[in-house]
Amino acid sequence: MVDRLFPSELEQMVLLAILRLGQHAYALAIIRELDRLAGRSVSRGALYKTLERMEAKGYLVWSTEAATPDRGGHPRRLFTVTPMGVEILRTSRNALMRLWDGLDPILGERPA
Amino acid sequence: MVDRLFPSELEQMVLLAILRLGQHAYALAIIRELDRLAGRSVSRGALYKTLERMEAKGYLVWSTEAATPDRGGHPRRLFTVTPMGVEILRTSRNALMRLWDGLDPILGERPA
DNA sequence: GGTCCGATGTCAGCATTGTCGACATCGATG
DNA sequence: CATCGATGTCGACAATGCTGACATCGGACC
Repeated sequence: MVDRLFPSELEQMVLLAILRLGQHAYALAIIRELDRLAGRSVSRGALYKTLERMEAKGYLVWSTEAATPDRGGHPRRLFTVTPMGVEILRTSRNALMRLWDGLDPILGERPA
Repeated sequence: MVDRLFPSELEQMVLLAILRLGQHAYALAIIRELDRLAGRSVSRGALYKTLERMEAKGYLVWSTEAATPDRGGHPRRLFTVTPMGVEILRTSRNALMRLWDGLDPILGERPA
């Protein structure tokens, strides 16, 4: 397995969504967050595959929700980004910042 | 063929490098720019494949360099990002901006 | 109790994207 | 002519992304 320096497009967004959701980062919430904030729609299958791969790479870990499993079906899984996951997000963000730098005339002003 | 809303990780960086290089966006220069600014190394094979795919998608066009072909070998190709390419870059940047928003405490302050 | 529904998770298979390495072209240089 | 450097091409394979169908199980409804 190649040890990539940058997260893929989906990986990056999923990692960010998990960070944003904090204590509430379970799969379906991630899907809704991505859709809401980025207009990025992801099917459950695609998401779970990505989550598994990122777990294998050490970008995140998960725990099954213990408290209040009053919902039916499978127990819910809660995801957490590891320091390694945060690190790769930083690397990626810095690279993009540098590439974007100076291109505002073409890409439009940065919101905020 | 699925009509994706976002560029892939490599596509995005390549598109940005081309914009930065302006009149000088030929393959080897793109590789150097990506390495220099983003620390992203790409082999020629990988780059050409990506360029071909993006041309098929309408993100860019190219022209063979006419003036001063005093170099040996194949004629050099110059790449240009199309309005559609710029548009997808905007979409991507806006989505990331929103996902990053508020995460500075975790990801660190944004340089510039 | 039996049925159906909704929220979860799993999986096989295929499509797209990313990587590498070997090969080809051709002017310049020695 | 032999070699080198800058370019481009290609085939094969690895990694990533996507879809649809199936499985689980508590609640709501009758």
